[in-house]
Amino acid sequence: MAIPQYIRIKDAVRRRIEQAELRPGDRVPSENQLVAEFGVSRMTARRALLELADEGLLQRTQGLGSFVADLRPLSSISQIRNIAEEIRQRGHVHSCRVLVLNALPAPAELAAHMGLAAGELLYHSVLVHLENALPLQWESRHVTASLAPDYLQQDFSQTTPSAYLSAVAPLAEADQTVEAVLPAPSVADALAMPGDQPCLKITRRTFSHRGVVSLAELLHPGDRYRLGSHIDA
Amino acid sequence: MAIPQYIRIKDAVRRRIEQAELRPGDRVPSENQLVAEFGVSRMTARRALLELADEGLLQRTQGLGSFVADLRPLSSISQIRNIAEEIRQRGHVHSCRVLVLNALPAPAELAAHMGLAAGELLYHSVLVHLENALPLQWESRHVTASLAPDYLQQDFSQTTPSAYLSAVAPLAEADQTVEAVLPAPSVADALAMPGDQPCLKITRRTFSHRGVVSLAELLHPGDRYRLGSHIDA
DNA sequence: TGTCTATGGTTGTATATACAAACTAAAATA
DNA sequence: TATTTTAGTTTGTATATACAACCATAGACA
Repeated sequence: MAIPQYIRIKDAVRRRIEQAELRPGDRVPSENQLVAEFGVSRMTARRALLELADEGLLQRTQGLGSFVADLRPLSSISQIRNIAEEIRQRGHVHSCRVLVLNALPAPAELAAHMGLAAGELLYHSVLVHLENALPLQWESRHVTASLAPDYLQQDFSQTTPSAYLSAVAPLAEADQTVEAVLPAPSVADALAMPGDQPCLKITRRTFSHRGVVSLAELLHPGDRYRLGSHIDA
Repeated sequence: MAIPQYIRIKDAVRRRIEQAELRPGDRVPSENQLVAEFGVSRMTARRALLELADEGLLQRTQGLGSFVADLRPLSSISQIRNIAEEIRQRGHVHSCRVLVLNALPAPAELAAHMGLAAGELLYHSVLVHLENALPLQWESRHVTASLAPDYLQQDFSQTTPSAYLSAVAPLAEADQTVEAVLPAPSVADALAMPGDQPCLKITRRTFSHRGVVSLAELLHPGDRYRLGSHIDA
């Protein structure tokens, strides 16, 4: 069973919405209609509709039916920063050292964090980005191999992973967390900083339409990097 | 059927987590154990666990079990959050200690940073916000006196500065930077954390239509706080 | 005409069952 | 001893069924 049935039903309904075949306010097929259409049990059809409702695409009312919700307002203030571009915009020289580049089966914890099956093939790269020869970012990235098959063949001293990935698996969405940590000794070493000084750590997951593309851990020396954002009320 | 069974099970599991009977990383009862304990079918017990996982309280892995997730809170980077509200939304108790509350003429550097004339009157407050009696944020704030004349009369153990300010000088926009720093000894002391552990530092300027309202420095213990954001492409 | 009552359709809750997939750990094997 | 196999547990997917709760409408009734 390659693709679960409920996923197939979700995709079918989502497509009808995205192609404007079903418009906001329209009623989508009821659970029983999907049962007839897809030849599944009601619980399976139900699951598809429930998950779509959970994603905000549908609005369900007991006794009435399921309806296409109003389109989500898009409000993205922050943006994904490409470290190389950022450095060049400052008029400085960006360079990059590749420390690790290999493949491995996904360990359980990582797989869970990325929403993958444990054991699925991952590529792993560890790089250090330098601004005018001074280390600015340590980047450890795990990439879903099936979504970026040529990852290991890239020359990351020329193209950044984020640039390559956005070419082969276009960015659909991303989430990230920011925290303050102490660097592991090897990281402090790679960043040419004392081990007792803080780092800004960004953990970023990027998604294409086909799933999680990569999970990156980005560490910056606390005294060389700041994140900025602007908010309009 | 007043209260659905799956809600009862969710509440029971949630209670054990909130009362620290189950701690982050611990395994929660399996679906079959809940079946035995509550006398329900597996699908019902399963639903309870799935919804808790959906809420971020649990982490489930096929073949392994369900585990209490890391409870470190996630705050949104892209919207101004009131720390008190944030804590209450987690169902925890917010309290606040006032360390400093006074007035001073703006020093040159600060005036420049706020876009004011040097010597203009500022109010200054230093507070510590606690979540369940554990310090979560050290807040040092300089306020343009002319835009919030009653600042010194506020009882900040009841209302947060940010809530008061947004009432008297509605927020038009804001900018902020995020960095990782080591806390000054007095700050580490106020936050009940070791002085050699990193802090997440947010420097935030808020603007009303009449100009810069306040400049705030917010410091969080690195191991108790994360900032999160989501980006749609 | 206006109100009340079925009636059918829809989602919500719940059970019982079956097999697949993934992980752990113990037992069997080389 | 080291490796492979096996068994057991746990979560994932899927079906079939039953009844409850809710809604709209058509039809019965006053």
